[in-house]
Amino acid sequence: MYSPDKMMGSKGPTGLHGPITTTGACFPGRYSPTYRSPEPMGRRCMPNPSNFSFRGLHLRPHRILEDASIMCNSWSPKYNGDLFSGLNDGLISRAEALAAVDIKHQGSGGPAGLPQLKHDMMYHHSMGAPPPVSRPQMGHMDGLEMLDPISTSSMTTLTPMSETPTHMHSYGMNHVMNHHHHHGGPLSGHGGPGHHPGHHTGHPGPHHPAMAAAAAAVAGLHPDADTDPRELEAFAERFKQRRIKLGVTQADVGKALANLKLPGVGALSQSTICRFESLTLSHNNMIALKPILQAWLEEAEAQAKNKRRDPDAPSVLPAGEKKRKRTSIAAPEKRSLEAYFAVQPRPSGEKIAAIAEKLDLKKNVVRVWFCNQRQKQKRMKFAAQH
DNA sequence: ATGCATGAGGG
DNA sequence: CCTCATGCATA
Repeated sequence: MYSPDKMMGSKGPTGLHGPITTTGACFPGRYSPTYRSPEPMGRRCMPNPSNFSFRGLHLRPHRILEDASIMCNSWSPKYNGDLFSGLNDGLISRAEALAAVDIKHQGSGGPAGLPQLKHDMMYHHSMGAPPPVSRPQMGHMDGLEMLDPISTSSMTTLTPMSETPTHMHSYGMNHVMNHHHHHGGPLSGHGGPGHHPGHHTGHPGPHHPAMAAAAAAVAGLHPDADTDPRELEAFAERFKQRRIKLGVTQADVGKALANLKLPGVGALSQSTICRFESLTLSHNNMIALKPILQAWLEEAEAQAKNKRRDPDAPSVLPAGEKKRKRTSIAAPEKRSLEAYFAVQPRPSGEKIAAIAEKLDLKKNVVRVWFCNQRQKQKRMKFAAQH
């Protein structure tokens, strides 16, 4: 099943040195190789070929909670206290303390448990799942509690011409998903958005394959087969297996995709292929990608059978591109953010600013962190119920 | 494999 | 500003 067993990961070594560290130089978004235009894309994906590392399987060590006392977090010394109404050290500390307590109660210490749930377990306020977490009942934390929305491949060159006419629906994958984030939409059980005021806790929604299928059918979409989490999971595994057998890396697959010349389908990154295989994409995303990867797999195996190799053009790496910098949030700050998130997953801009100030992080960094955290939470929730 | 980031599309 | 798909950079 979608085992969200690895949602949280490593913390950088930099964690010990400062709140934030960055590498590389800043740069605008000018090179943006990300197009999501409905159209194909001449997206050139020329990333580092030396990037993957698949040894057997998921042997990744899970991070074990550092025991550093959260109460001892070092807040930015420069904070004065009342720049932001509604936030103050006391409240924040309490929020963190609560979160910390909850985390510890989750049995995070038990390596045998579900390490990945150490976080999402805290957020289940919108699900039927038993929220082990007590909503902080601090009666008057004006800011935080008031407004919660709820309360080397040889295969790099696939023949450009071939188009296995099999059955690859070629719909623009980039936009098959609904943009109405708040309704599950016809696309089936995309984990219920946590913010439905009065939602399904009591009745059956498209939570079961059958229900999803039905919903899909009603909506005019084909039933289960393609949307069933089981099927997706099975496919992802087969895909990986066969890919490895072909001796193709995730990055190779991504690039080769463009050679399939499927309408609306361009190259993808190693990241995306990896996420597909590990089921760490949204359900909708998985559904959209499946037919495409399936098409590639079939084509690749067909070519492998014909033993036709072909020297490809050595890709020239355009030297001198600016590197995007990647912020690294240190462990203590991250814990604080997680604590906030547990209390309020969707802080207002002002709160974000306040939090950023406290943690001595850029506001945008904090905002993005919350965005990413929400995406992550969503995936975990979905996975959890399947 | 995953953390932080970008950008399209929608409000 | 959000969500969502996706990518670069990096552990």
